[in-house]
Amino acid sequence: MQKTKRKALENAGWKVGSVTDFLELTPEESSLIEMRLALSQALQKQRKTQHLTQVDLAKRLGSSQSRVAKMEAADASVSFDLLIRGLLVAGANNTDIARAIGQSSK
Amino acid sequence: MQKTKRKALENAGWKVGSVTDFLELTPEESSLIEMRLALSQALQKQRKTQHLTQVDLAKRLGSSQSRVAKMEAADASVSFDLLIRGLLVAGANNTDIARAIGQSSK
DNA sequence: GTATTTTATGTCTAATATGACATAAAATAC
DNA sequence: GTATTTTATGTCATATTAGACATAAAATAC
Repeated sequence: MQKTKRKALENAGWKVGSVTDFLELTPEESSLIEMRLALSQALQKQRKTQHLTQVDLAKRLGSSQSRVAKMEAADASVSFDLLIRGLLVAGANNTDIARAIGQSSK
Repeated sequence: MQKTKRKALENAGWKVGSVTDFLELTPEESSLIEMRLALSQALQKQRKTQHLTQVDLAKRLGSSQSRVAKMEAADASVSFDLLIRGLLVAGANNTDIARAIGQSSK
């Protein structure tokens, strides 16, 4: 696991303090966390390439800037549903989303 | 859109009675629904290739048979999170999930 | 056929996710 | 530098989702 990825997870409040901590996670749990991280990163990237602020994206989503921030931080209070909706309103398509999830295993 | 897909959606309670109904959906809404449908179908397929009953899968998920049925029916009360967790405990991996989502645009 | 297993549907309460708001922190412009 | 914009974090009420249960319906075995 990459250092950058690890830091992002720690900041988001996931239990990833150390590699041994990670071993307490079931494969399913790790997969889920990694997918969420991949989607949150894809979201930020997509938003930026579209030159949108978090406020802009929030408006499109019918949500708030703070929630968009949490989405991009892969906060534990953010669901897959919201991440995917975020990506879609940011202009991503199914293929983009599939690609992001595919990336999550690397 | 394929007939089989359409029927599956109607049965799940989505507003897909006709093509014009579909036109009332935003692109985001259609994408979301199609992705969910793709995942629910992938779930059933995966469960069956593993020779698991809905009860078996429910046990692994810490859930109930009725909810698994709803997952496979792409019921509106089922989240992406639950579908993805279902796929994972049924033995699918990130790539499988990515592939299912990628299929959803076709 | 009918007994048995498996899947589907409806509904309820508890758990979780959400938008909103306040406010802090960081980044950018000037 | 500091004013302005953008992003981050914490909290709360409301809304949505989940597991559970009852029960019906379908499928499979015999």
